Amino acid sequence: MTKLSREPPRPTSSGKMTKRERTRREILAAAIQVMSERGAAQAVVHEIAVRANVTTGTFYNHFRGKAEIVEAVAGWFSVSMMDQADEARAAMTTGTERMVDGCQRYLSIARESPKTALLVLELAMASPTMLKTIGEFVLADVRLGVRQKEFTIFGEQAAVDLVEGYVMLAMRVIALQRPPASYEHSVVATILQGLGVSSQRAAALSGGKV
Amino acid sequence: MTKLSREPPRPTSSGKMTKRERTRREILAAAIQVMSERGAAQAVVHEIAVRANVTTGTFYNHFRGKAEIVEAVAGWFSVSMMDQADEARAAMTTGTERMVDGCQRYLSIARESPKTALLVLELAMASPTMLKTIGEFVLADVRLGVRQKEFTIFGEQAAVDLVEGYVMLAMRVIALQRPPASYEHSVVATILQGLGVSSQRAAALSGGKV
Amino acid sequence: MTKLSREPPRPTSSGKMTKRERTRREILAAAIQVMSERGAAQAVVHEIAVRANVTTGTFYNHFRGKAEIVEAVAGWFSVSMMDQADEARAAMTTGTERMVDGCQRYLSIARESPKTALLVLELAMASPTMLKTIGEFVLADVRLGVRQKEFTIFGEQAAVDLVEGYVMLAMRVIALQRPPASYEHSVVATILQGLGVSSQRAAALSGGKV
Amino acid sequence: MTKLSREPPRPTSSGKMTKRERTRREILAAAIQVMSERGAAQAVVHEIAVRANVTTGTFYNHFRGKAEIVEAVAGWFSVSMMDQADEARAAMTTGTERMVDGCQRYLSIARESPKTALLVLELAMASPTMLKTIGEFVLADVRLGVRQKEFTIFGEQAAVDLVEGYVMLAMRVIALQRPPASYEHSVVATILQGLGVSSQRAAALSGGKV
DNA sequence: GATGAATGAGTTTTCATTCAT
DNA sequence: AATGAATGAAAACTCATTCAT
Repeated sequence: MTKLSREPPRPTSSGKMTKRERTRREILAAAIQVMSERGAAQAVVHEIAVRANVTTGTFYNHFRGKAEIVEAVAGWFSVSMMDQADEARAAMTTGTERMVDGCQRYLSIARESPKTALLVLELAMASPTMLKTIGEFVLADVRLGVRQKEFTIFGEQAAVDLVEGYVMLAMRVIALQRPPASYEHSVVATILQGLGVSSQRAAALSGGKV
Repeated sequence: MTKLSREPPRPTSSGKMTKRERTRREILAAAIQVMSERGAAQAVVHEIAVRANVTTGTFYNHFRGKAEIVEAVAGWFSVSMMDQADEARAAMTTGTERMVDGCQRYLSIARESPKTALLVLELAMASPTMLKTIGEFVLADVRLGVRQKEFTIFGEQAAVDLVEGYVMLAMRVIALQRPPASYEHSVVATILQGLGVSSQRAAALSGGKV
Repeated sequence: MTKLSREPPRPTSSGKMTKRERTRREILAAAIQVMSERGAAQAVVHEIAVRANVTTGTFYNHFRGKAEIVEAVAGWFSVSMMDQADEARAAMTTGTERMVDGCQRYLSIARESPKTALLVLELAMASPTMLKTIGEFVLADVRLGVRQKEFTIFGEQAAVDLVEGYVMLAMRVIALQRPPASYEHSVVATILQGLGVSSQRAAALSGGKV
Repeated sequence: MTKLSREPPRPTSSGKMTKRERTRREILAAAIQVMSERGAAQAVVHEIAVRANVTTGTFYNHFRGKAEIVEAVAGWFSVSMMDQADEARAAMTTGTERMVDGCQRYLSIARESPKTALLVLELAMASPTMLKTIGEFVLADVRLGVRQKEFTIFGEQAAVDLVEGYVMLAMRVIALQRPPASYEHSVVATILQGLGVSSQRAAALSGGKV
């Protein structure tokens, strides 16, 4: 379902890219690959360069250092995951609906690409930006749900953190332990319940038997 | 409130310790210190040894390598945090009560010793054991609450992961962003609600205004 | 007093410069800037190019490599410092007078532009040309003074080296330690004495109380 | 005459050295070798280590980095050159005599070991300590000469800088241009004259025909 | 002549681990 | 059991220089 395209795509407008831009993308793609395999902390600049068919020197022409490529990868994931979501969610009008969709998207990354999911988790812990970016989307949905009287919460930050913290651990569990598919539904139902949705509605809306 | 004893003593039964055992403890204590300051990944074996007043050689007489000391520290935290909790919680008989207490303990570590909290989080992500150990305690409380009809959950694993994942992120937020003290209460209330406790009861039981 | 013009202009005869020549000057000017800031050894070709508003490629169209730009900067300083001196010194007829003026000029560079002075010193040590060029001027003054029976020396090379060696260290001292202004006078008087001028005359001619 | 022993000797008291101390000396000796060949700035840590029959790791166990070994070499030269001088000069009682001896020592290093001399010069420019250390000895002799009414100077710092600056350039000239041996005498005579000794006495005391 | 992306060898530095004493 | 000197494999980063366009 949720698919994280393997390379950093989007020629934006459409057509041409400068050579510089093209190289940058190749390095970014290579970095995502290597980091998925070894983890961001263990990723070695030299290997990223080789994978991108480029020398280390070129790498440093495009990124100031390792920290910067990590940030870039984190940024790419933030944007890329949101972009895809945004299209599909244009039609969704209730906070609940959007929340369910958002959580499921993240959980299915873990189901479909465990390595990628673990990388996202590592990046989220390392780069402050990522959680913040995602948190803004979550917050929007939380507010929508509250306005629609579907959610009863004890503070916006606490609500957002519930979603982020829980989903992250659930992703980890899915990636590492491969629980049965029903796990995702239980998680979503639990989140809804945590946001003040009644048990029955939560179960019903979570999209599966729990 | 929750206090993490600074050194890892506990002569267990009571009496004497062999010299070997004593040295081991000193190394462990030093490791906790250094890791709290720099993080587990950045901790340098040599510095741990120096802090423990031993040589690197001695370090390797006691621990097979860095991975092992990290595991040891993780293990010590798991046990130590539970030990303290256990005493205080002997008198608590409802799942809700125990759950509230447990969560608050962890959150107050973050409030009182941010560095330590961040270390615990790092260890939890790195060492599979830690989450498992803690999870067992959480699971016990969850089951108790369910039996007592206080909790309505969508699966035991989902419930445990809610608690663990959420509390971990909340610890991070507390350690890094120092939100007002009411944050902890909101978190606890949200957890209870996620476990199926009614909004009113959750607010009341969480021990503060939310 | 002594002013080192900031940019390396001098259209020589007067009129037009080819674009090539103009670019070369801009690079040279940029090189002087960068080297003054970081020192010649630490100056980075890329930064020189950027400062000159050209690309590295262009840099290499004008200079064979880093060694050559260093030489060029050294050469520019040699010529530029002498040029200015020459005008002012046209009227000076005694060796002593000229010697005093020459030394003061160099010392005041250190007083007014410590960074520039340190660069000149670095270049003088690195590029054999510079000391030789300056040495010829010094030698002329020494010979003049000897012919006029004002100097009593023990060999021309020894006399020239006295002036060059001493002035260079004095420049360094001035640039780095900022001694009181009387230091320059003491230095000049000492040089004169070293060239055989009597103590009284040396003090009087050095242009200040010593 | 002046001989700079090739290795960093002096077991100080006499007998044993710890292994650590022995290794340190070997690294220091290797560093002196390599720096003499390539210059201090061009010396590569790895080569120093290899030359000392040690790995780079060991190098870094003994010196914090390249800057520190440069300082150590500078320090060794300062001490070593002074040590030798001190013995020989115990019997010298006049400032003039001591000054002549001191200058000749340095000049003969350049004559006998040009590479070493150039290294000393590089170190003197790079490490502030070296000139300061040597300057103290020079100052002592200057003061002695002044007290004995042999020197007439225009300030102590100016006098010391005359000696240091001039001798350094003379060393360079000797090392690079190999002038006839009489050059050294001319230099010494010029220095004495610069310190206020009469031309005749200067010539006589400088120890050779000038 | 200018561009500027790419090169890649070179250098410093770090640290977990070993092992002879 | 302890010592602590030595190891050596990594790894990040720099920068003078080249060359296709």
